[in-house]
Amino acid sequence: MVPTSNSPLAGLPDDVLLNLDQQLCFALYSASLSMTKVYKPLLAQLKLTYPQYLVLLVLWEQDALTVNALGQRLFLDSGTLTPLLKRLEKLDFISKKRALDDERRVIVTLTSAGKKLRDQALQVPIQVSCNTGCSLPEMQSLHHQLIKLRASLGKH
Amino acid sequence: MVPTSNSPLAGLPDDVLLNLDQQLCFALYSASLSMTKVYKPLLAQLKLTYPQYLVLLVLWEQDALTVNALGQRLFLDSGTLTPLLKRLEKLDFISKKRALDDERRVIVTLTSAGKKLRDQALQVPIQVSCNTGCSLPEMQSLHHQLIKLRASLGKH
DNA sequence: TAATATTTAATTGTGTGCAACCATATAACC
DNA sequence: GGTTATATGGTTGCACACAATTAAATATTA
Repeated sequence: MVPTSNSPLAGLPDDVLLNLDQQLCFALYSASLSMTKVYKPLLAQLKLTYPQYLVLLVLWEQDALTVNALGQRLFLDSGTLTPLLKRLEKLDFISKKRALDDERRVIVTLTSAGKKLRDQALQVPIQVSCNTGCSLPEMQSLHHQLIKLRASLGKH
Repeated sequence: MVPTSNSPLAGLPDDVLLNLDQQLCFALYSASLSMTKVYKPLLAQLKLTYPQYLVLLVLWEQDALTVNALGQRLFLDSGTLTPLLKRLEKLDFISKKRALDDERRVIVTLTSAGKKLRDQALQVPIQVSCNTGCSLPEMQSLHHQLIKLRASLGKH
């Protein structure tokens, strides 16, 4: 249990503390779900779900990563990634093989179809940015604050 | 397909467009998951999951709502809420009954145990706010931007 | 009033997200 | 060499999220 005397919320009345529309967590949660809903139809054209798209973003930057390395980059664990990677493999966007030097590790590699998909994916962030209702500086400000928040939350 | 000539991202180079660490969507997604992870152990003490907690926040504000009304408030649909509400009913935090005037509607009502839980829940946002690493003005700024973003995304 | 449309919740199926546990492989130590 | 500890990925079980469909009740209209 953390001491709560230095809470930014200390002293606020009960009805404010538990008011849904004043919860940062809910604004975050519902905005994230709304964002995924905007991506969904765009990614469906590439036969991808949103988390699958994130995996490919990582691999397009750096190919041939272990499951663990992917998980660290995306803040996801193997229980999430293993079935997701199976589906990407079935779609022939990635392939998996054991590392030669350490057979516990599974190396995930893009197939040629997976590499080619990047060209189509370029349109996705462009399309989405038109739906955010934010200017570039607004997006950058929000982005910066979210990364700071994620870092703070991740320490606990 | 939306015209993309007025995209805030128009003209940016490929490697920036698809760079994971520059995606607002990923900052949002990963920050939201991090937030849920902070709530998880606190809510476990109340035998609640995070979405169940959100449902109770709504009911503590206004009791006796239909499934549809809960869904509108939380941006969730009945496919999510129906099984969730069953679990809350099994925990004896809510009860369900058909509306007398329109038997299609299911009215969700807090039980006495559900009402009592609010006292314990008051500590949850206090605890969490200590982990955000944000001051109250920072939290409010972020909160405001997220709600604006959610509204823009929801229109599409 | 009978037929049709609409509203509402439940159901089903797919795909995450994650904790807990397990199996295996490597490393470290004696 | 043999024992133990650690690292890594897989498996299982539970709980969302949501699209698509179904079923039932109500409202509307011909």
